[in-house]
Amino acid sequence: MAKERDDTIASRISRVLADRIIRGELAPDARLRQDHIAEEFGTSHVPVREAFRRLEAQGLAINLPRRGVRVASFDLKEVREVAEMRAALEGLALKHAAPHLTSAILDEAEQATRDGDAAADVYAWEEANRRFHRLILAPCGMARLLAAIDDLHAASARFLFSAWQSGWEKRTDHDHRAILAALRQGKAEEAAAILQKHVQWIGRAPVRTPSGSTREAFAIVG
Amino acid sequence: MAKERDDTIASRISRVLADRIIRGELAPDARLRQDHIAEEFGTSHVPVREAFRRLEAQGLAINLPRRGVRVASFDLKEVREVAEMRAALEGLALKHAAPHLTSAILDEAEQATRDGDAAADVYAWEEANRRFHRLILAPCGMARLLAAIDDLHAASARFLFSAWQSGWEKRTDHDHRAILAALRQGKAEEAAAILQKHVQWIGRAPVRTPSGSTREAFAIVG
DNA sequence: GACTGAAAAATTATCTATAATTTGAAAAGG
DNA sequence: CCTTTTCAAATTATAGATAATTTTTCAGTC
Repeated sequence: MAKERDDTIASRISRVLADRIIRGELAPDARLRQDHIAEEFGTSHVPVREAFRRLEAQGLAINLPRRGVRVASFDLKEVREVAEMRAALEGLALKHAAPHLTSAILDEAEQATRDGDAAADVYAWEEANRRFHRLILAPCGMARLLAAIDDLHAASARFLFSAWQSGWEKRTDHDHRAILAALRQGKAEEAAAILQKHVQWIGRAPVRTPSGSTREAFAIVG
Repeated sequence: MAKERDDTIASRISRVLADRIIRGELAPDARLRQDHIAEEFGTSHVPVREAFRRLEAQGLAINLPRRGVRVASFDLKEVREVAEMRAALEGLALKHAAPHLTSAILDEAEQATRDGDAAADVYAWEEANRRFHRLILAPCGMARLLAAIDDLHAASARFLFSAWQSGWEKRTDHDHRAILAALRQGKAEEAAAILQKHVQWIGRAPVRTPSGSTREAFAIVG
């Protein structure tokens, strides 16, 4: 039986909570009450507190000592910030990954692009998009860089799900195809340049506010 | 009385341990035993475990479930990785900070450069160097970006202290002065380009190994 | 003498209990 | 009626206790 011993309760809790925050099930500024969560997971609050420290480090929650932990809020400024950080770091990663890319990997990445184009909802699209980026970047073999990029993708996904609560429309991702074409021709610098533009593309979507009116929401769509 | 209520025991412990790891008082792979540390700080091990999660996120420690926490080890590859990440992120930060830089800030940064040149040991140099970088980058106002850069500076400092255990020699930092000159002339792109080269400069130093022989160590010197 | 394996010691992960602080609601006053 | 004060309930932060696991020790064997 696959004993899940590489997994502490704390890490499991932090993964589940991160997922809820990203999907918007836990709204910005919502309080995370440690013994409520402990009760839900059937544990004491000690591992819950450890999970909180992890979420804090990922930028998904903020801790106000003695006043509790809240889901981090965000604004357009932070969306832009994450987009620019992704551009800088993914560009770097791609330059290092390019020499190690095989046509098998590029084929997989093309499949991820097709999956994204065919995605019926925003969740499926995000999964395929993230898969594409990971496939072409992972061969850089830079663990710290990839971990930083993963955290930025989590933030990106949160912005995206917050903006596109509903009404996802299919579209063909020309950027991904241009990146793959450049990589197949060995033009790493060109591919990196397209990627950097690509991840800075910020889309707009109308969102219904709790009060019933609509406002515009912004998210990274690459 | 300055009540230190914004400070949990966990955050204090994580700061002290981070400092020890950075200064090399805790060697790579050294075990961090939770109740030994708890006893030292006169606390229970609960806040110690929370501090561990923070150190993990900063890349200063690694956790092997049920087997304890160890000081993260590192190699030349990671030194290069951190240098490249710093180049990418500090370049980005400087482009955004440039429009907000005042001559007062640049004067302070010049003082930091002089302090670095005059530093008698590697610890004083590192402090002045970090101060220089923070001064010219902080006005970008991008909290997440600055936090990421801070963590990279912590890693850089660790590499540096590990390589230059002794034998620091004073030198004049021409890069810092060139960056300031470019910024004073409003040439932000040029300043960013120099900065990006600057932080990728990896120095070499002979280090005595525990066995008595010498090997070369590498560190970021910018 | 090196290797194996069982028992002991140390250590981690978690739970239960307690003290301290904050939040929220009800009562008192302007 | 709104503001302030007071007090109870909820919540956080930490301590102390316990179970489970790993590491170390040390004797026995090849």
